[in-house]
Amino acid sequence: MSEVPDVQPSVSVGDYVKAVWETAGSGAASTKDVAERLSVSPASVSNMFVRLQEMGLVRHERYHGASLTERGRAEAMRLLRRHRLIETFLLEHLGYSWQDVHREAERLEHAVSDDFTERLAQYLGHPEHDPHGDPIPTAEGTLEPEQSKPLKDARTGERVRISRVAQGDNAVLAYLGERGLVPGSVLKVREVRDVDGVVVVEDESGEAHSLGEPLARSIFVRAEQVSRTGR
Amino acid sequence: MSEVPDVQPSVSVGDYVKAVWETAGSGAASTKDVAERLSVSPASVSNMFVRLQEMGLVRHERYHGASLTERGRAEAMRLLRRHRLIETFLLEHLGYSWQDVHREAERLEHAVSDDFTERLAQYLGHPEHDPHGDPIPTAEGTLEPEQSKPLKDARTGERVRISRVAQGDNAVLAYLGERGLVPGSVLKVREVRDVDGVVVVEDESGEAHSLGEPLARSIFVRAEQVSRTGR
DNA sequence: ACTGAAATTTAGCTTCAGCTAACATTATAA
DNA sequence: TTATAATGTTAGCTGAAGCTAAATTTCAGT
Repeated sequence: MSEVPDVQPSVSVGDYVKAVWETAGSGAASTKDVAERLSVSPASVSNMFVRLQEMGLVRHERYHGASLTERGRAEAMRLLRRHRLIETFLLEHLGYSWQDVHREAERLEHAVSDDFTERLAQYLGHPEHDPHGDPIPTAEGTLEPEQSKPLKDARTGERVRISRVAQGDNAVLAYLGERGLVPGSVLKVREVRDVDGVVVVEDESGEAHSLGEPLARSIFVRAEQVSRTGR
Repeated sequence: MSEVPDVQPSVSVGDYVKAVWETAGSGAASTKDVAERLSVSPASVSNMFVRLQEMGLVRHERYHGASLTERGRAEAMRLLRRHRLIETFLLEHLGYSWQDVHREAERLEHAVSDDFTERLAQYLGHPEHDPHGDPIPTAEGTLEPEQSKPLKDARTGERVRISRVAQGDNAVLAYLGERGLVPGSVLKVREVRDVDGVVVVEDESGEAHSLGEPLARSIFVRAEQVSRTGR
């Protein structure tokens, strides 16, 4: 099947806005970081920043990155809502694996209408969190503050639930998948070693895992309540 | 919501292939007809025909239209399968109205992967017909012969079920919708007048409707079995 | 404060899918 | 059969969104 490859879609305005939102912690997103996230040359990002500025989506100070305007933020929330609702559907109803879901959602979020999005939300029962536990912005653009943090910032003794793993390296995903370290699994933090950044965790079966600094940075967790609520 | 309009997607290779399939009854599709269907200039179609020929999707004889090659036909079936599966989902699960469904499916069918399509098919229980009663091509590209015909070709006395209404005129859709003449409704053909092309039908409540020639051409029906099977 | 490295921007080019206007061919109908 | 209408093609342009290479600005370490 699929003899004729679907034209690989070029990155759109929405992608840039989302990338700026994801990259700019609470400040400006750099040309380089956005370029990397979108797999595009820095020159292209530089060009796009001035276009986004004209559209009123970002504020751009030459040589100092771009940050979202209010309109830009609203647009980012709109896309994030789509994305997380679609991910929810793919995981819960179509049986997607956790590795594949992000890719497919990324493709779909450009095609669906707002009407589709709201109908999907209704179909899913207006979830407030996606299956990773990350909050879904409301239709009005309100986003509950993200409660996840990198595993390396966890405290010894804390019980945490993996909410997501930074995408990127497929080998890493496979490695973690094999060990059952996937979103949703609950871990107890045994040790956070400042000296080398290694984090030692214990999974639900009592098995211990030693995770080097790069891994401990890629794994995002939320503190796990003893009684689960708000899902 | 939706402050930033999503870039209106330009027509892709797939659209052309589908348009050729839809317009070429069993022969060649004309430049003009394809242009109309895609809302694009004849010149653009002319250009695209040579590109499609290079890609091996159509055979194109200058000044005499284009017809699909085997590869082209397979590609059209792949898209038609996507389209009808998506329509089924939108109608049956998201509560889309019959007017809106085609539009949304058209947007989505460009974004979804084959993987998504097959997972959706499974989710829907591998339907062989869409909610209009039109056959869904198999994953291998086999299409059951279409059983619908324009209402104007119905025979007096025949019982038929509306399978679809040619899209295009929104006023027509509204007019028919008001009278309950929507896909799925069953009609009895009272009279087909050759002289002026008017068709008189009777709906399930016994109400009679007189439909002029343009309408009788736009409404597609399938002969209705007394015992419904194969859905 | 200076210098080299890193990041950013600009200039100029490419491809895609569209367009209009001009030209060519085919079809119709007197 | 021949003129006119309809249809189809070509030429040349536009606007996205990308790229590389060259120029500019900022940053970091001596």
